[in-house]
Amino acid sequence: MIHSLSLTEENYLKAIYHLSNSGNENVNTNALAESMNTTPASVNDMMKKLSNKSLIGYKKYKGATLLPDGKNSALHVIRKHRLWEVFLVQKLNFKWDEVHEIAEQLEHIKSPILVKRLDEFLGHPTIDPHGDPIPDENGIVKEVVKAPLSELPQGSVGILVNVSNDDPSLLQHLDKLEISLGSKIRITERMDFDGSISISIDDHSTHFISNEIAKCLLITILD
Amino acid sequence: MIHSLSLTEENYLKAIYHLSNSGNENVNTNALAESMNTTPASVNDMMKKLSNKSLIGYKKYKGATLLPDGKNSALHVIRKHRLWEVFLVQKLNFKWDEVHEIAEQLEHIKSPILVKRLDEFLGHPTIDPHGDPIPDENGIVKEVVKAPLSELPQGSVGILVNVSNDDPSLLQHLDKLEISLGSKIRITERMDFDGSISISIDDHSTHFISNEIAKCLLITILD
DNA sequence: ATTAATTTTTAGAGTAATCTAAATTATATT
DNA sequence: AATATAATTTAGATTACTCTAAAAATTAAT
Repeated sequence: MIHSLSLTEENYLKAIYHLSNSGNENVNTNALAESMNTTPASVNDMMKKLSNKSLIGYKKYKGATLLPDGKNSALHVIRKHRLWEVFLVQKLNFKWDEVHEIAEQLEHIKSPILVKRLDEFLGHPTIDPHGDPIPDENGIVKEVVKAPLSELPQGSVGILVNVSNDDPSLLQHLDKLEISLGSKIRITERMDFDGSISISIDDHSTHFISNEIAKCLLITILD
Repeated sequence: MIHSLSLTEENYLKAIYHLSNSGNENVNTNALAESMNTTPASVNDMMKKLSNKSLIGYKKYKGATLLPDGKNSALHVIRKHRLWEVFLVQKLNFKWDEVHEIAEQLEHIKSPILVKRLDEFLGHPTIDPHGDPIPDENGIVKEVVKAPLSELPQGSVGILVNVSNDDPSLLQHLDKLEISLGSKIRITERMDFDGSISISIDDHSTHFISNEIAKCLLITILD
């Protein structure tokens, strides 16, 4: 790869990675424009550029896919993002809903030795504060099996490993209910009418949550 | 000022600050070009821009001076730079000569709350690993005095910030005495006869060193 | 299978930062 | 004070990224 990537290029690669991981193999121009808060025209320009650098595969009107070098770069940026999030939460006492914007900046710091030292300092964490896996130094991600709480039957028990929505009002609500990553959640009752459910948290407090919220809570199922 | 500064603008302001602190009040185009590794023409363009934003005072052929807003911005960037250097050395075990390049990147992260939390995490340090003062949150700098240990009176206390000699036998000797950069050194006794002195290191071990060695040890004076 | 709607691409232009080369102003020398 | 030297500024271009508006290709609908 030789040539170091610009901040913008890194952000495009990251967006392509996330979009192709959550749906279609080929990432289309409009989706990318929306996720990056820019115009389809700008996306198109960048697709040509990344394609010329062999970071993505791109055919006119057919969307983009990450090539090995591009995927590797994306994963390295994601690794840095998630390591910094762990730092911010564990060492600087940020809440898990406050760290994303700052990590978006820190992820672009270029220094392999810094990443290595940070990783050591944090004790080689494997998941970030949102429960997402941290790619290792070779870009290998250990995917976790997750399901939204909304899709599990009554009686299910599991660990909250991810909140698939960054909306601060949601995250703050969960904080108020004392629901956090690592919480043990049991579905005690399920309303078929609207999909709302009753859950117990860590075997003590009990709350009612809407189907919309349940959809955002990804659970690793126990038993 | 409202409008947030670009990375480049911040670097120019920082360079003007450093140059006007080490010599002439008015910083001239060529000096700035040299210190920023760019051309006088580029500097000239930026001077117009910063001048239009009332960050610097600038008259044709007369050089630049920082105006209050510009100085404040420069000091805030320098504060971040030095706080990150402390972090890198104290928490991530970098050597003091390895941190500059990384801090040059970290200093541009924009998040007031991050600076506040980092400062707390580090215990509100007042000098960086090179012995330079860290401006406070209002941009106030407590200037420090650096002097060779050989020139200080009995009773002086300070931090070792530089060793002005590369001779391996000196460095090995210092290693053996467990004197390293950042060590707190107190002059407990001074021999007028040959200029040799007795020092305590980090308030425990005590050693005798010659005037020749003392000349090589540059100290930031505390109190 | 045409037409309509959507998506994607091109064309042309703007902004920030940079450069080289030439022109201008200031300073130093005789 | 005139001239040589050095510093500074302007002019004109370049690169990276972005945009709007219009054209082209694809997909969906009748």
